[in-house]
Amino acid sequence: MHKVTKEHINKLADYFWEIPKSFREDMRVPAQILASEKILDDIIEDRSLNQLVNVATLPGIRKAALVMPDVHEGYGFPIGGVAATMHPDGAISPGGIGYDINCGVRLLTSQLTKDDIKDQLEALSKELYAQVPSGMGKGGQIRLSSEQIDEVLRTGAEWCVEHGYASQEELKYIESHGKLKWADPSCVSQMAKNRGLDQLGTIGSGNHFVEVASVDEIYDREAANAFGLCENQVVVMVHTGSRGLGHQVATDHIRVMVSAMRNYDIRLPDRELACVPFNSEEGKNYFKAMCSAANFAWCNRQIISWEIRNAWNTVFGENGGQLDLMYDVAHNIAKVEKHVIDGKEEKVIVHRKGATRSFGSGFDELPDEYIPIGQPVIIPGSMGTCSYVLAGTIKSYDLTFGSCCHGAGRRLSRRAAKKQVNAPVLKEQLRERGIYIEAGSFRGIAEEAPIAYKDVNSVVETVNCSGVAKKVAKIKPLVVVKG
DNA sequence: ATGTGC
Repeated sequence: MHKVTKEHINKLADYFWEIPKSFREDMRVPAQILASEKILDDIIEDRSLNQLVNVATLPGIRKAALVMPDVHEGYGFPIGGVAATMHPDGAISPGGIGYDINCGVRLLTSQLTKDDIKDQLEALSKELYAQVPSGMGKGGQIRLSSEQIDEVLRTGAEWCVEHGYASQEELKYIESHGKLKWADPSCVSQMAKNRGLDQLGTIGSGNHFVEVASVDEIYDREAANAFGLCENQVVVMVHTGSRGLGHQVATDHIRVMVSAMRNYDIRLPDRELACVPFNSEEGKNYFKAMCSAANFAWCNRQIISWEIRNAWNTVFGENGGQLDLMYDVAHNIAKVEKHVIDGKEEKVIVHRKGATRSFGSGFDELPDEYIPIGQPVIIPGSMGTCSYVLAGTIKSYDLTFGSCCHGAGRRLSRRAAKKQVNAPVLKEQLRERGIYIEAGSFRGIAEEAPIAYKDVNSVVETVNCSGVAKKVAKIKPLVVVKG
């Protein structure tokens, strides 16, 4: 199979490119790329665009297989990919969602400014590290019974309201209100449940983190006001997912699908794209399990917020004010949504893997004050660089099935990063720039070094200029806690 | 991403 090169790519518009269906005879739809010229030059080097072409062969795929500017290689599908398949008989593919089901980001807003907390950054970093368990395989303080894990899987963030970890009010500041109703714990294996029993309220490792940051620049005053953001304000960002439970759900169902595929006469260029029809027995079981794992992840991020609030109160006491949930987005998930294709509304299964939903104004799932603006889109940069808050747009429905990028996107493998980076030196350099890192291992710091990632500014510039989301605010890190 | 690798 031939590699994608620049000659195969047509320019459709500024920041928008296409590999036509004619590139390979097994493509069912074209492959489209959201990128600046420079980002396109970078990503053409690796296999991510070949993976994108593979995605374009999925049974029932509609309109186009897409990647966002933070694209990089992933399991089967590229990370930063979007694929919408026909409902109900098109494919559902766990590889199009990712092993970390409902990996996502939330942002909490405080009533403090960066000046208010400048002398307590070290204390805050230590307290957050103490209160929020992190690291591979790490458990937390909460031990669920087998009845309780089923409740968590069924009800997601709602479980937190009943158990004092959330207010009823804040649930509407979570994508899908923190619960997918198709969840069915009977489709989640005992092993997956066991792995989740003590993992609520833990961030894990890799690129997961808790970050305290301050608002550095506002681009859209009206949207910033609606989201509750202002200059120099301190905010807290959380990036994590469904931990070992979600990973086990993916593992279990990929195994089932790989062997079930032959019954549906599905042939694919890469076995990592394993999929079955959404309305098949295996497809329905996976979707119900995926929804359960997504609910677990929302519950997890909510309990982490409770831990952060406890740390906040310990460090700042009565001067700390409150931490309000601005929004919580998923970026590894599949959703059944309606989109207009060829002028007609269709129900599709939108796979977003390392891609954030970016629905525009008028979307009535949002809290009232966000409806005129569009949904918040939270884009973390790499460790020690800036991050962005954007707002979704109507235009994203036309271009990307209402989707946007999810981060800076890796440019170096973990291996390559470890070779190039001296973690203790990097930690010291960040400290000199006023950023306090608290991490369980130097390895994690090396793998997540800024050099291992694309420049988040140009990734965000791409989504902003192409119109799939609009910039609202930039935030700069003060404290980072990771595994 | 992940009780880290067919």
